Amino acid sequence: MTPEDVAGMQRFKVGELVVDSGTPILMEGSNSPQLFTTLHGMGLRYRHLENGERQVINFVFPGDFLGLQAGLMGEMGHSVEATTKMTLCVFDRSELWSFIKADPERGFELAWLSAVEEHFMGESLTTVGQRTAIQAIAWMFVRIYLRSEATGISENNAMRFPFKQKDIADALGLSLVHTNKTISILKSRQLLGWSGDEIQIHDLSALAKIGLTTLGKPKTRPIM
Amino acid sequence: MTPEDVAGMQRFKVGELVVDSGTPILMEGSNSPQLFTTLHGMGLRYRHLENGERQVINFVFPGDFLGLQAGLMGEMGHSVEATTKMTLCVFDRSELWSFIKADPERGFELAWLSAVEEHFMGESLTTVGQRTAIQAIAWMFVRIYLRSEATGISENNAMRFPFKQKDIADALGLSLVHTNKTISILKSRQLLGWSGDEIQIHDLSALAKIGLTTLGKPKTRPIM
DNA sequence: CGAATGTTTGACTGGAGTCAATGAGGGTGG
DNA sequence: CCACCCTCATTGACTCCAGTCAAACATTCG
Repeated sequence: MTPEDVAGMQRFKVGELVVDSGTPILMEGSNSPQLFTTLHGMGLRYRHLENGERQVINFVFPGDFLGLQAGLMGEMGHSVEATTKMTLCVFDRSELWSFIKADPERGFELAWLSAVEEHFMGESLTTVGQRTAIQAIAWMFVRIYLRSEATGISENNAMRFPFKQKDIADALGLSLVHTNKTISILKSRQLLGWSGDEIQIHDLSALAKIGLTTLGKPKTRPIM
Repeated sequence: MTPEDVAGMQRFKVGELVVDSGTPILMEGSNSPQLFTTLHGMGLRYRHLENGERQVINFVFPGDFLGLQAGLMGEMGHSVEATTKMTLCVFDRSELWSFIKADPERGFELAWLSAVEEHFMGESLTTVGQRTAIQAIAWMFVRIYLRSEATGISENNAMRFPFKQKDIADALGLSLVHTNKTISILKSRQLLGWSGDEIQIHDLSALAKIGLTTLGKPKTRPIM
Protein backbone atom coordinates (compact mmCIF):
# COMPACT_ATOMS: atom_id res chain seq x y z
CA MET A 1 0.00 0.00 0.00
CA THR A 2 1.04 3.56 -0.53
CA PRO A 3 2.04 5.95 2.28
CA GLU A 4 -1.33 7.70 2.06
CA ASP A 5 -3.06 4.38 2.45
CA VAL A 6 -1.01 3.63 5.51
CA ALA A 7 -1.92 7.01 6.92
CA GLY A 8 -5.56 6.30 6.19
CA MET A 9 -5.24 2.93 7.81
CA GLN A 10 -3.80 4.56 10.89
CA ARG A 11 -6.87 6.70 11.33
CA PHE A 12 -9.00 3.67 10.73
CA LYS A 13 -7.05 1.68 13.28
CA VAL A 14 -8.65 1.14 16.66
CA GLY A 15 -5.84 -0.57 18.51
CA GLU A 16 -3.68 -3.61 18.82
CA LEU A 17 -4.65 -6.99 20.11
CA VAL A 18 -2.40 -9.74 21.38
CA VAL A 19 -3.85 -13.23 21.58
CA ASP A 20 -2.39 -16.48 22.85
CA SER A 21 -1.96 -19.55 20.71
CA GLY A 22 -5.18 -21.48 20.34
CA THR A 23 -7.41 -18.44 20.64
CA PRO A 24 -10.35 -18.22 18.20
CA ILE A 25 -10.24 -14.87 16.42
CA LEU A 26 -13.20 -15.04 14.09
CA MET A 27 -16.04 -17.55 13.88
CA GLU A 28 -17.64 -18.99 10.78
CA GLY A 29 -21.09 -17.49 10.32
CA SER A 30 -20.40 -14.61 12.65
CA ASN A 31 -20.59 -10.95 11.77
CA SER A 32 -17.58 -9.58 13.57
CA PRO A 33 -17.64 -5.87 14.37
CA GLN A 34 -13.89 -5.86 13.87
CA LEU A 35 -11.34 -6.56 11.19
CA PHE A 36 -7.70 -7.41 11.73
CA THR A 37 -4.34 -7.27 10.09
CA THR A 38 -1.78 -9.79 11.25
CA LEU A 39 1.36 -8.10 12.56
CA HIS A 40 3.10 -11.08 14.17
CA GLY A 41 2.42 -14.77 14.55
CA MET A 42 0.60 -17.38 12.52
CA GLY A 43 -2.84 -18.89 12.44
CA LEU A 44 -5.32 -21.00 10.53
CA ARG A 45 -8.47 -20.40 8.53
CA TYR A 46 -10.86 -23.36 8.54
CA ARG A 47 -14.43 -24.55 8.16
CA HIS A 48 -16.22 -27.32 10.00
CA LEU A 49 -18.59 -29.86 8.50
CA GLU A 50 -21.66 -31.09 10.38
CA ASN A 51 -20.00 -34.45 10.93
CA GLY A 52 -17.06 -32.82 12.66
CA GLU A 53 -14.56 -32.95 9.80
CA ARG A 54 -12.41 -29.87 9.41
CA GLN A 55 -11.21 -28.26 6.20
CA VAL A 56 -8.25 -25.96 6.60
CA ILE A 57 -8.74 -23.16 4.08
CA ASN A 58 -5.38 -21.46 4.42
CA PHE A 59 -2.51 -20.66 6.73
CA VAL A 60 -2.40 -17.14 8.14
CA PHE A 61 0.89 -15.27 7.89
CA PRO A 62 1.98 -11.80 8.96
CA GLY A 63 0.41 -9.18 6.73
CA ASP A 64 -2.78 -11.15 6.17
CA PHE A 65 -6.08 -9.35 6.45
CA LEU A 66 -8.70 -11.13 8.55
CA GLY A 67 -12.44 -10.62 8.51
CA LEU A 68 -12.82 -9.19 5.04
CA GLN A 69 -15.75 -11.48 4.28
CA ALA A 70 -17.60 -10.33 7.36
CA GLY A 71 -16.78 -6.75 6.45
CA LEU A 72 -18.13 -7.14 2.94
CA MET A 73 -20.81 -9.81 3.22
CA GLY A 74 -21.81 -9.52 6.84
CA GLU A 75 -20.82 -13.10 7.54
CA MET A 76 -17.59 -15.04 7.75
CA GLY A 77 -17.28 -18.06 5.50
CA HIS A 78 -14.68 -19.62 7.74
CA SER A 79 -13.22 -19.41 11.23
CA VAL A 80 -9.79 -18.04 12.09
CA GLU A 81 -7.71 -19.27 14.99
CA ALA A 82 -4.30 -18.31 16.35
CA THR A 83 -1.74 -21.10 16.11
CA THR A 84 1.01 -19.13 17.82
CA LYS A 85 0.75 -16.05 19.96
CA MET A 86 -0.38 -13.33 17.57
CA THR A 87 -0.35 -9.56 17.45
CA LEU A 88 -3.21 -8.08 15.47
CA CYS A 89 -3.95 -4.60 14.26
CA VAL A 90 -7.62 -3.97 14.98
CA PHE A 91 -10.00 -1.99 12.76
CA ASP A 92 -13.59 -1.07 13.18
CA ARG A 93 -15.94 -2.71 10.77
CA SER A 94 -18.45 0.11 11.01
CA GLU A 95 -15.86 2.48 9.60
CA LEU A 96 -15.11 0.33 6.58
CA TRP A 97 -17.62 2.25 4.56
CA SER A 98 -16.30 5.68 5.47
CA PHE A 99 -12.83 4.37 4.75
CA ILE A 100 -13.86 3.51 1.21
CA LYS A 101 -15.74 6.75 0.70
CA ALA A 102 -12.70 8.79 1.69
CA ASP A 103 -10.85 7.43 -1.30
CA PRO A 104 -12.51 5.35 -4.00
CA GLU A 105 -9.25 3.59 -4.64
CA ARG A 106 -9.57 1.90 -1.28
CA GLY A 107 -12.66 0.07 -2.44
CA PHE A 108 -10.55 -1.16 -5.28
CA GLU A 109 -7.85 -2.28 -2.86
CA LEU A 110 -10.36 -4.31 -0.90
CA ALA A 111 -11.71 -5.89 -4.03
CA TRP A 112 -8.16 -6.67 -5.04
CA LEU A 113 -7.43 -8.33 -1.70
CA SER A 114 -10.53 -10.41 -2.01
CA ALA A 115 -9.62 -11.43 -5.56
CA VAL A 116 -6.16 -12.53 -4.47
CA GLU A 117 -7.64 -14.75 -1.78
CA GLU A 118 -10.08 -16.17 -4.28
CA HIS A 119 -7.26 -16.87 -6.69
CA PHE A 120 -5.31 -18.80 -4.11
CA MET A 121 -8.37 -20.73 -3.06
CA GLY A 122 -8.91 -21.79 -6.66
CA GLU A 123 -5.42 -23.25 -6.65
CA SER A 124 -6.14 -25.09 -3.43
CA LEU A 125 -9.36 -26.48 -4.83
CA THR A 126 -7.48 -27.78 -7.83
CA THR A 127 -4.90 -29.37 -5.57
CA VAL A 128 -7.38 -31.13 -3.34
CA GLY A 129 -9.45 -32.23 -6.29
CA GLN A 130 -6.82 -33.32 -8.77
CA ARG A 131 -3.40 -33.84 -7.23
CA THR A 132 -2.28 -37.09 -5.60
CA ALA A 133 -1.10 -37.06 -2.00
CA ILE A 134 2.57 -36.56 -2.79
CA GLN A 135 1.83 -33.94 -5.43
CA ALA A 136 -0.46 -32.09 -3.06
CA ILE A 137 2.01 -32.06 -0.20
CA ALA A 138 4.89 -30.95 -2.41
CA TRP A 139 2.65 -28.21 -3.81
CA MET A 140 1.68 -27.10 -0.32
CA PHE A 141 5.28 -26.68 0.83
CA VAL A 142 6.18 -24.76 -2.30
CA ARG A 143 3.26 -22.38 -1.75
CA ILE A 144 4.03 -21.96 1.92
CA TYR A 145 7.67 -21.29 1.30
CA LEU A 146 7.05 -18.80 -1.49
CA ARG A 147 4.62 -16.94 0.71
CA SER A 148 7.11 -16.85 3.54
CA GLU A 149 9.73 -15.44 1.20
CA ALA A 150 7.35 -12.75 0.01
CA THR A 151 6.55 -11.95 3.62
CA GLY A 152 10.23 -11.85 4.53
CA ILE A 153 9.96 -14.38 7.34
CA SER A 154 12.25 -16.94 5.76
CA GLU A 155 16.02 -17.19 5.92
CA ASN A 156 18.48 -19.69 4.51
CA ASN A 157 15.75 -21.73 2.89
CA ALA A 158 14.21 -22.22 6.29
CA MET A 159 11.19 -20.78 8.06
CA ARG A 160 9.21 -21.06 11.24
CA PHE A 161 6.32 -23.47 10.81
CA PRO A 162 4.32 -23.93 14.00
CA PHE A 163 1.62 -26.14 12.49
CA LYS A 164 0.93 -29.83 13.04
CA GLN A 165 0.78 -32.59 10.47
CA LYS A 166 -2.95 -32.77 11.15
CA ASP A 167 -3.26 -29.20 9.90
CA ILE A 168 -1.62 -30.12 6.60
CA ALA A 169 -3.80 -33.21 6.39
CA ASP A 170 -6.97 -31.17 6.93
CA ALA A 171 -5.83 -28.61 4.38
CA LEU A 172 -5.35 -31.25 1.69
CA GLY A 173 -8.21 -33.58 2.49
CA LEU A 174 -5.85 -36.41 3.49
CA SER A 175 -5.71 -38.59 6.58
CA LEU A 176 -3.11 -37.85 9.22
CA VAL A 177 -1.39 -41.20 8.77
CA HIS A 178 -1.13 -40.93 5.04
CA THR A 179 0.10 -37.37 5.34
CA ASN A 180 2.81 -38.46 7.73
CA LYS A 181 3.98 -41.26 5.47
CA THR A 182 3.99 -39.00 2.44
CA ILE A 183 5.97 -36.28 4.19
CA SER A 184 8.55 -38.83 5.26
CA ILE A 185 9.04 -39.80 1.64
CA LEU A 186 9.91 -36.19 0.84
CA LYS A 187 12.17 -36.01 3.87
CA SER A 188 13.97 -39.23 2.94
CA ARG A 189 14.57 -37.82 -0.52
CA GLN A 190 16.27 -34.83 1.11
CA LEU A 191 13.84 -32.40 -0.47
CA LEU A 192 12.80 -30.86 2.83
CA GLY A 193 13.42 -31.05 6.54
CA TRP A 194 10.98 -30.55 9.39
CA SER A 195 11.95 -30.60 13.02
CA GLY A 196 10.13 -28.91 15.82
CA ASP A 197 8.50 -25.79 14.49
CA GLU A 198 10.95 -25.13 11.69
CA ILE A 199 11.03 -26.42 8.14
CA GLN A 200 13.92 -26.32 5.71
CA ILE A 201 13.36 -26.41 1.99
CA HIS A 202 16.34 -28.20 0.51
CA ASP A 203 15.20 -28.42 -3.09
CA LEU A 204 12.42 -26.06 -4.00
CA SER A 205 12.43 -26.72 -7.71
CA ALA A 206 12.29 -30.48 -7.20
CA LEU A 207 9.29 -29.98 -4.94
CA ALA A 208 7.68 -27.74 -7.54
CA LYS A 209 8.20 -30.40 -10.16
CA ILE A 210 6.60 -33.09 -8.02
CA GLY A 211 3.78 -30.71 -7.11
CA LEU A 212 3.05 -29.94 -10.77
CA THR A 213 3.54 -26.25 -10.24
CA THR A 214 5.93 -23.50 -11.23
CA LEU A 215 7.88 -20.99 -9.21
CA GLY A 216 6.21 -18.07 -10.94
CA LYS A 217 6.36 -14.50 -9.78
CA PRO A 218 4.18 -13.34 -6.90
CA LYS A 219 1.53 -10.97 -8.17
CA THR A 220 1.60 -7.34 -7.27
CA ARG A 221 -1.20 -4.90 -7.57
CA PRO A 222 -1.54 -3.63 -11.13
CA ILE A 223 -1.36 0.11 -11.71
CA MET A 224 -4.50 1.22 -13.47
CA MET B 1 -27.96 -3.54 -7.82
CA THR B 2 -29.81 -0.29 -7.50
CA PRO B 3 -31.31 1.61 -10.46
CA GLU B 4 -28.43 4.09 -10.40
CA ASP B 5 -25.99 1.22 -10.58
CA VAL B 6 -27.80 -0.18 -13.56
CA ALA B 7 -27.66 3.22 -15.23
CA GLY B 8 -23.97 3.40 -14.48
CA MET B 9 -23.53 -0.07 -15.87
CA GLN B 10 -25.28 0.96 -19.04
CA ARG B 11 -22.76 3.71 -19.69
CA PHE B 12 -20.03 1.27 -18.86
CA LYS B 13 -21.46 -1.28 -21.25
CA VAL B 14 -19.77 -1.70 -24.59
CA GLY B 15 -22.10 -4.13 -26.29
CA GLU B 16 -23.49 -7.60 -26.35
CA LEU B 17 -21.77 -10.77 -27.39
CA VAL B 18 -23.33 -14.04 -28.44
CA VAL B 19 -21.13 -17.11 -28.39
CA ASP B 20 -21.80 -20.71 -29.40
CA SER B 21 -21.53 -23.62 -27.04
CA GLY B 22 -17.97 -24.74 -26.57
CA THR B 23 -16.47 -21.30 -27.10
CA PRO B 24 -13.70 -20.26 -24.70
CA ILE B 25 -14.58 -16.88 -23.19
CA LEU B 26 -11.67 -16.22 -20.87
CA MET B 27 -8.36 -18.00 -20.50
CA GLU B 28 -6.50 -18.80 -17.31
CA GLY B 29 -3.49 -16.50 -16.98
CA SER B 30 -4.78 -14.05 -19.52
CA ASN B 31 -5.42 -10.39 -18.93
CA SER B 32 -8.64 -9.86 -20.79
CA PRO B 33 -9.43 -6.31 -21.88
CA GLN B 34 -13.09 -7.11 -21.35
CA LEU B 35 -15.44 -8.16 -18.59
CA PHE B 36 -18.79 -9.86 -19.04
CA THR B 37 -22.11 -10.37 -17.39
CA THR B 38 -24.03 -13.48 -18.33
CA LEU B 39 -27.44 -12.66 -19.75
CA HIS B 40 -28.45 -16.06 -21.10
CA GLY B 41 -26.96 -19.52 -21.22
CA MET B 42 -24.62 -21.49 -19.02
CA GLY B 43 -20.92 -22.18 -18.84
CA LEU B 44 -18.05 -23.52 -16.80
CA ARG B 45 -15.13 -22.07 -14.88
CA TYR B 46 -12.17 -24.40 -14.68
CA ARG B 47 -8.41 -24.73 -14.25
CA HIS B 48 -6.01 -27.14 -15.88
CA LEU B 49 -3.13 -28.97 -14.23
CA GLU B 50 0.13 -29.60 -16.03
CA ASN B 51 -0.71 -33.28 -16.32
CA GLY B 52 -3.93 -32.50 -18.15
CA GLU B 53 -6.35 -32.98 -15.28
CA ARG B 54 -9.14 -30.44 -15.09
CA GLN B 55 -10.71 -28.91 -12.00
CA VAL B 56 -14.11 -27.36 -12.54
CA ILE B 57 -14.28 -24.34 -10.24
CA ASN B 58 -17.93 -23.49 -10.68
CA PHE B 59 -20.90 -23.55 -13.03
CA VAL B 60 -21.77 -20.26 -14.70
CA PHE B 61 -25.41 -19.18 -14.56
CA PRO B 62 -27.25 -16.13 -15.87
CA GLY B 63 -26.36 -13.06 -13.87
CA ASP B 64 -22.80 -14.20 -13.17
CA PHE B 65 -19.98 -11.72 -13.61
CA LEU B 66 -17.01 -13.02 -15.61
CA GLY B 67 -13.48 -11.66 -15.64
CA LEU B 68 -13.47 -9.93 -12.29
CA GLN B 69 -10.11 -11.43 -11.38
CA ALA B 70 -8.52 -10.13 -14.55
CA GLY B 71 -10.14 -6.77 -13.92
CA LEU B 72 -8.77 -6.57 -10.40
CA MET B 73 -5.56 -8.57 -10.50
CA GLY B 74 -4.62 -8.34 -14.14
CA GLU B 75 -4.77 -12.09 -14.56
CA MET B 76 -7.47 -14.73 -14.58
CA GLY B 77 -7.10 -17.55 -12.11
CA HIS B 78 -9.27 -19.84 -14.20
CA SER B 79 -10.71 -20.23 -17.68
CA VAL B 80 -14.34 -19.74 -18.62
CA GLU B 81 -16.07 -21.62 -21.40
CA ALA B 82 -19.59 -21.57 -22.79
CA THR B 83 -21.45 -24.84 -22.33
CA THR B 84 -24.56 -23.69 -24.17
CA LYS B 85 -24.99 -20.79 -26.52
CA MET B 86 -24.54 -17.72 -24.35
CA THR B 87 -25.41 -14.05 -24.52
CA LEU B 88 -22.97 -11.82 -22.69
CA CYS B 89 -23.06 -8.18 -21.75
CA VAL B 90 -19.62 -6.77 -22.52
CA PHE B 91 -17.76 -4.16 -20.48
CA ASP B 92 -14.49 -2.47 -21.01
CA ARG B 93 -11.83 -3.34 -18.52
CA SER B 94 -10.01 -0.08 -18.97
CA GLU B 95 -13.07 1.74 -17.69
CA LEU B 96 -13.32 -0.27 -14.54
CA TRP B 97 -11.33 2.32 -12.68
CA SER B 98 -13.41 5.26 -13.84
CA PHE B 99 -16.48 3.25 -12.98
CA ILE B 100 -15.30 2.92 -9.41
CA LYS B 101 -14.23 6.54 -9.17
CA ALA B 102 -17.64 7.77 -10.28
CA ASP B 103 -19.14 6.24 -7.18
CA PRO B 104 -17.03 4.79 -4.37
CA GLU B 105 -19.81 2.41 -3.55
CA ARG B 106 -19.11 0.56 -6.78
CA GLY B 107 -15.71 -0.47 -5.51
CA PHE B 108 -17.51 -1.88 -2.57
CA GLU B 109 -19.90 -3.74 -4.87
CA LEU B 110 -17.01 -5.33 -6.72
CA ALA B 111 -15.34 -6.34 -3.49
CA TRP B 112 -18.64 -7.81 -2.40
CA LEU B 113 -18.96 -9.83 -5.60
CA SER B 114 -15.48 -11.13 -5.14
CA ALA B 115 -16.17 -12.04 -1.53
CA VAL B 116 -19.29 -13.97 -2.50
CA GLU B 117 -17.32 -16.00 -5.02
CA GLU B 118 -14.65 -16.65 -2.45
CA HIS B 119 -17.26 -17.77 0.03
CA PHE B 120 -18.71 -20.30 -2.37
CA MET B 121 -15.29 -21.55 -3.30
CA GLY B 122 -14.54 -22.18 0.36
CA GLU B 123 -17.60 -24.39 0.49
CA SER B 124 -16.45 -26.26 -2.59
CA LEU B 125 -13.01 -26.76 -1.11
CA THR B 126 -14.59 -28.23 2.00
CA THR B 127 -16.72 -30.52 -0.12
CA VAL B 128 -13.90 -31.84 -2.23
CA GLY B 129 -11.64 -32.22 0.78
CA GLN B 130 -13.98 -33.68 3.36
CA ARG B 131 -17.17 -35.09 1.88
CA THR B 132 -17.51 -38.62 0.52
CA ALA B 133 -18.64 -39.13 -3.06
CA ILE B 134 -22.32 -39.42 -2.30
CA GLN B 135 -22.23 -36.51 0.13
CA ALA B 136 -20.39 -34.37 -2.39
CA ILE B 137 -22.78 -35.12 -5.22
CA ALA B 138 -25.84 -34.54 -3.08
CA TRP B 139 -24.30 -31.27 -1.90
CA MET B 140 -23.59 -30.24 -5.49
CA PHE B 141 -27.17 -30.73 -6.64
CA VAL B 142 -28.50 -28.84 -3.66
CA ARG B 143 -26.22 -25.90 -4.41
CA ILE B 144 -27.02 -25.94 -8.10
CA TYR B 145 -30.71 -26.08 -7.51
CA LEU B 146 -30.71 -23.33 -4.90
CA ARG B 147 -28.75 -21.11 -7.25
CA SER B 148 -31.16 -21.79 -10.07
CA GLU B 149 -34.06 -20.86 -7.82
CA ALA B 150 -32.35 -17.63 -6.85
CA THR B 151 -31.74 -16.92 -10.52
CA GLY B 152 -35.32 -17.74 -11.40
CA ILE B 153 -34.46 -20.34 -14.01
CA SER B 154 -36.13 -23.25 -12.23
CA GLU B 155 -39.75 -24.35 -12.34
CA ASN B 156 -41.59 -27.24 -10.75
CA ASN B 157 -38.48 -28.47 -8.99
CA ALA B 158 -36.82 -28.85 -12.36
CA MET B 159 -34.21 -26.89 -14.25
CA ARG B 160 -32.17 -26.93 -17.41
CA PHE B 161 -28.82 -28.59 -16.83
CA PRO B 162 -26.72 -28.83 -19.99
CA PHE B 163 -23.61 -30.24 -18.32
CA LYS B 164 -22.08 -33.70 -18.58
CA GLN B 165 -21.35 -36.18 -15.83
CA LYS B 166 -17.68 -35.55 -16.52
CA ASP B 167 -18.19 -31.91 -15.54
CA ILE B 168 -19.62 -32.93 -12.18
CA ALA B 169 -16.80 -35.42 -11.75
CA ASP B 170 -14.18 -32.76 -12.46
CA ALA B 171 -15.89 -30.35 -10.11
CA LEU B 172 -15.80 -32.81 -7.22
CA GLY B 173 -12.48 -34.49 -7.85
CA LEU B 174 -14.10 -37.83 -8.63
CA SER B 175 -13.71 -40.20 -11.55
CA LEU B 176 -16.39 -40.30 -14.23
CA VAL B 177 -17.29 -43.90 -13.51
CA HIS B 178 -17.66 -43.41 -9.81
CA THR B 179 -19.66 -40.24 -10.36
CA ASN B 180 -22.01 -42.10 -12.66
CA LYS B 181 -22.56 -44.92 -10.17
CA THR B 182 -23.10 -42.51 -7.31
CA ILE B 183 -25.62 -40.44 -9.25
CA SER B 184 -27.55 -43.58 -10.12
CA ILE B 185 -27.83 -44.37 -6.42
CA LEU B 186 -29.53 -41.01 -5.89
CA LYS B 187 -31.73 -41.58 -8.91
CA SER B 188 -32.76 -45.05 -7.74
CA ARG B 189 -33.71 -43.55 -4.39
CA GLN B 190 -36.01 -41.16 -6.23
CA LEU B 191 -34.22 -38.12 -4.86
CA LEU B 192 -33.53 -36.64 -8.27
CA GLY B 193 -34.04 -37.25 -11.95
CA TRP B 194 -31.74 -36.43 -14.84
CA SER B 195 -32.63 -36.97 -18.45
CA GLY B 196 -31.23 -35.11 -21.40
CA ASP B 197 -30.38 -31.62 -20.27
CA GLU B 198 -32.93 -31.32 -17.53
CA ILE B 199 -32.75 -32.34 -13.91
CA GLN B 200 -35.61 -32.72 -11.48
CA ILE B 201 -35.09 -32.39 -7.76
CA HIS B 202 -37.60 -34.70 -6.14
CA ASP B 203 -36.47 -34.38 -2.55
CA LEU B 204 -34.32 -31.40 -1.84
CA SER B 205 -34.22 -31.76 1.93
CA ALA B 206 -33.21 -35.41 1.70
CA LEU B 207 -30.38 -34.42 -0.61
CA ALA B 208 -29.35 -31.68 1.79
CA LYS B 209 -29.30 -34.19 4.62
CA ILE B 210 -27.10 -36.58 2.67
CA GLY B 211 -24.88 -33.70 1.59
CA LEU B 212 -24.39 -32.52 5.17
CA THR B 213 -25.70 -29.08 4.36
CA THR B 214 -28.65 -26.90 5.17
CA LEU B 215 -31.11 -25.06 2.97
CA GLY B 216 -30.15 -21.71 4.47
CA LYS B 217 -31.05 -18.37 3.06
CA PRO B 218 -29.19 -16.97 0.06
CA LYS B 219 -27.16 -13.96 1.11
CA THR B 220 -28.05 -10.52 -0.09
CA ARG B 221 -25.88 -7.49 -0.02
CA PRO B 222 -25.84 -5.90 3.43
CA ILE B 223 -26.88 -2.28 3.72
CA MET B 224 -24.11 -0.34 5.37
C1' DC C 1 -25.96 -46.82 -41.67
C1' DG C 2 -21.39 -45.86 -39.60
C1' DA C 3 -19.13 -42.37 -36.56
C1' DA C 4 -19.01 -39.66 -32.51
C1' DT C 5 -20.28 -38.58 -28.03
C1' DG C 6 -21.93 -39.61 -23.68
C1' DT C 7 -24.03 -43.04 -20.30
C1' DT C 8 -24.05 -47.58 -17.95
C1' DT C 9 -22.14 -51.86 -16.14
C1' DG C 10 -18.99 -55.28 -14.48
C1' DA C 11 -14.47 -56.85 -12.98
C1' DC C 12 -10.38 -55.79 -10.97
C1' DT C 13 -6.80 -52.71 -8.81
C1' DG C 14 -4.76 -49.51 -5.87
C1' DG C 15 -4.18 -45.24 -3.31
C1' DA C 16 -5.61 -43.60 0.75
C1' DG C 17 -8.21 -44.50 5.13
C1' DT C 18 -8.64 -46.86 9.59
C1' DC C 19 -7.03 -49.19 13.57
C1' DA C 20 -3.70 -49.81 16.83
C1' DA C 21 0.63 -49.86 19.00
C1' DT C 22 5.09 -47.73 19.79
C1' DG C 23 8.26 -43.66 20.10
C1' DA C 24 9.75 -39.17 21.29
C1' DG C 25 9.59 -34.76 23.77
C1' DG C 26 7.87 -31.51 27.08
C1' DG C 27 5.66 -30.37 31.25
C1' DT C 28 4.72 -31.16 36.08
C1' DG C 29 4.15 -32.62 40.61
C1' DG C 30 5.74 -35.55 44.31
C1' DC D 1 15.39 -35.98 39.97
C1' DC D 2 12.43 -38.89 38.08
C1' DA D 3 7.96 -41.25 37.33
C1' DC D 4 3.71 -39.97 34.96
C1' DC D 5 0.98 -37.79 31.57
C1' DC D 6 -0.15 -35.48 27.46
C1' DT D 7 0.48 -34.33 22.76
C1' DC D 8 2.20 -35.30 18.52
C1' DA D 9 5.07 -38.15 15.22
C1' DT D 10 5.92 -42.69 13.39
C1' DT D 11 5.09 -47.56 11.86
C1' DG D 12 2.83 -51.76 10.55
C1' DA D 13 -1.24 -54.43 9.27
C1' DC D 14 -5.39 -54.55 7.21
C1' DT D 15 -9.58 -52.54 4.83
C1' DC D 16 -12.29 -50.08 1.59
C1' DC D 17 -13.72 -46.28 -1.20
C1' DA D 18 -12.84 -44.70 -5.38
C1' DG D 19 -9.94 -45.25 -9.67
C1' DT D 20 -8.89 -47.82 -13.88
C1' DC D 21 -9.86 -50.76 -17.64
C1' DA D 22 -12.89 -52.33 -20.87
C1' DA D 23 -16.99 -53.47 -23.04
C1' DA D 24 -21.84 -52.71 -24.00
C1' DC D 25 -25.60 -49.38 -24.72
C1' DA D 26 -27.99 -45.08 -26.17
C1' DT D 27 -28.55 -40.93 -29.05
C1' DT D 28 -27.57 -37.91 -32.26
C1' DC D 29 -25.94 -36.57 -36.65
C1' DG D 30 -24.11 -36.32 -41.34
